[in-house]
Amino acid sequence: MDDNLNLCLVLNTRMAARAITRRADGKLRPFGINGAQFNILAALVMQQDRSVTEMAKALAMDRTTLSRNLSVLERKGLVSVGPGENARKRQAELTKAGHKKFESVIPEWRRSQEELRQNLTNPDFMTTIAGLRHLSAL
Amino acid sequence: MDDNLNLCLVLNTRMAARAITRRADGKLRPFGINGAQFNILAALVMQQDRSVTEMAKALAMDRTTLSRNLSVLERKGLVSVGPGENARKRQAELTKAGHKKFESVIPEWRRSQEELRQNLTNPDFMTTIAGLRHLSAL
DNA sequence: TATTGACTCGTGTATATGCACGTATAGGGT
DNA sequence: ACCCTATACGTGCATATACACGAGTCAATA
Repeated sequence: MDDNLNLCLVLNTRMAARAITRRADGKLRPFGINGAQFNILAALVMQQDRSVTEMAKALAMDRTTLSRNLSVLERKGLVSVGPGENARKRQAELTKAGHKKFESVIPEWRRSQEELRQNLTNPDFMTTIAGLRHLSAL
Repeated sequence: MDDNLNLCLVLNTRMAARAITRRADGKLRPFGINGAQFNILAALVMQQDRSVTEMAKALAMDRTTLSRNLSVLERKGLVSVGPGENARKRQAELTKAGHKKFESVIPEWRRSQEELRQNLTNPDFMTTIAGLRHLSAL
């Protein structure tokens, strides 16, 4: 009916997410974590003192999703979730093993990121990132 | 450690996918389907005579994922999966109800798509799509 | 202080995603 | 006809995702 369905932003964004997630998961498999988990570790490295809800908002993620993802990382011994400022809030932080894991992955992350940067032209890397950020802010 | 973690393409792509998926799911809820399901219906409208594997490849999706997603649509009565050219291949096609559902959603899809097109500047809509397609092709 | 409304979180349920593994068929080459 | 490899598919498992619902907590105010 409508050929412009190929321009559907939902379709294209989800396809991109599947593709890059598969790629990342493959590269991370030897480390025992996946891309989603690496993203959470990175978020914790960059900012520790946030409640689960605040952290979820920063990741454009549902609160309950992050909560369960943190449980997985807790089971792996990479993250520790405890009480926050008051009795409601809960905070996550990296364990020593979590820090080590994260550091061990960084070189591979750098390689992968650089490879993507090289491959992206028209639009280039930064333009693509800008587009993704607009979408995240919906 | 590394502030450039904010430029992680995996993080940004996944965030975008979550955000736009939530948005689409919300708009589609009254219709009884979600964004992922709409994408599959659209793929079937545009090209019927493909095996599950071929269709999955076109959607940058794992074969088994598409297979299960088709089952959900089959249960909803929107899709019918049957044998293909030979005894191995299987093919999906829209049922009459599937066609009706798809047509009924198109106006809302148009509105939503147009709204996104308006909102996207720097980079604009087509540039963003181009970036997403590069990522999908990984 | 008691109450009310806003906030924070966990659990149940359904779907989406992909890998590992096994089964079945198709198409050659012997 | 027989095997062998490539192809196509389904199932089991683990994780990711989000909504609906309910429980516990905080803070303001009546």
